[in-house]
Amino acid sequence: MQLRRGDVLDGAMAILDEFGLADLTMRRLATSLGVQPGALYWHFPNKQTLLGAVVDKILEGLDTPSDTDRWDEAYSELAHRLRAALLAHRDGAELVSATFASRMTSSKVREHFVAAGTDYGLSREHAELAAYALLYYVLGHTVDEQSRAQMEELGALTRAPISPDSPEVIGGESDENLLAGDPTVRFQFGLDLFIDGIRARLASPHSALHTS
Amino acid sequence: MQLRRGDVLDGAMAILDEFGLADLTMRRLATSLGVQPGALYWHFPNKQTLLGAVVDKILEGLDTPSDTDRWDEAYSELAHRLRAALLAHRDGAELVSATFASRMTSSKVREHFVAAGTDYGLSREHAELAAYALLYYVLGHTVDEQSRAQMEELGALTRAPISPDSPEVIGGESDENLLAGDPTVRFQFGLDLFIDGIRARLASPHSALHTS
DNA sequence: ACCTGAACACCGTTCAAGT
DNA sequence: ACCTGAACACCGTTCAAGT
Repeated sequence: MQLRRGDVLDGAMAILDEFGLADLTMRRLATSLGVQPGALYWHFPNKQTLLGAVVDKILEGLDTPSDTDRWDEAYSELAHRLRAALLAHRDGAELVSATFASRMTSSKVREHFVAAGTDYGLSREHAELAAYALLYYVLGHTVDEQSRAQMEELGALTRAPISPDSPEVIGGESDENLLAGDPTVRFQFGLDLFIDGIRARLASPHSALHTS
Repeated sequence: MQLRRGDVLDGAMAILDEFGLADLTMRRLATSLGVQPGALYWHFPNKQTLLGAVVDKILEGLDTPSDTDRWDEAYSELAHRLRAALLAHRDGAELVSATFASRMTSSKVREHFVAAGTDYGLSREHAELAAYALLYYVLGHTVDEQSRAQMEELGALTRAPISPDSPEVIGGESDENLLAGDPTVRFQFGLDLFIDGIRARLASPHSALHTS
């Protein structure tokens, strides 16, 4: 039976979720679909385009409008939804981040971030710039968060040499303890930094070009 | 005459600047040094480590302390210096960004961003989070800026089909005109967003955990 | 229309063996 | 100590030829 474009996409998502971005190669994908590598190029012109389609799948659902009428809540919700979408797939943040430069310009997600600004008094240009700044933050934070989480998964398997139900070790976290804690709270902190910055811009729009 | 570690590093920087990150392969580097690929593995255990050393070179000089006593100027100067360092090498932003997750935790640059916060009343934890948020922004913005600039270079060679000294075309920039303009000004806008957000945090530290 | 077979031009890394 | 030679196990992409 014939391979359809959707099958290729589903196969790619499956490899991504199970084995990660590094294992998402055209040859491995072909093998998992029981087909020769060249066959994939009938459905997608190249790997870049395939990954773009995967990114669109990861990001789909982000465009349902927020039901709040507060601009700060709209920004916050959008940011949290984007983060959640990235975290929902293995290496999701890294993949979207890597494709971002060439594709996010035409993305719906970007437009929604912009709209959340223009709807509440920001000029088009300032809303664009604020949207990008926020996107950079969300992507950067989430790439970092996800890679740390994956490192910890590996560490959890490598560590625990004595007993799995040993009492909690105290004193081993002096290393990076300040960066521990609920990632969502850490995410929210940077988000609030942005939102407060935008609030200042809305309060006194003419300060935009001053160096702080 | 023998190959030293420094020669390998210099060769890597030369390929990066002349041909870009995609051409910075171990085999190409070996060829440019007149040596077999395996020889590089005597000086560096793997490519990742080599790239890490290249990143350190790109980022060296970032740790000279700022002479200002204003925290906002310290943040701003640090951010501008980081951006300048990234822009000083072809694909510099992309390279540093790619290595960031695994290496910036131990970077001097990160520590300086943190210090710029703690020196002026931010708690250690908040300063850490603010530093990361700002780093994500600078990296994201600069990767974007640099990739756009490189696309334009290609476009400038592909375009201009009639005459190189033709009068300026009007009407062709409706496409993305809002995102044109001085990149430094655009960079400053997002930077000010951050700094104003931090200012709000300094003014009322207890609002940190509220959703804006 | 859709896929195979087979090649092209590459990668990073390892390692016995040379000097 | 430092490097060569040669291999191993991969990549993405193309394209004549098959069905």
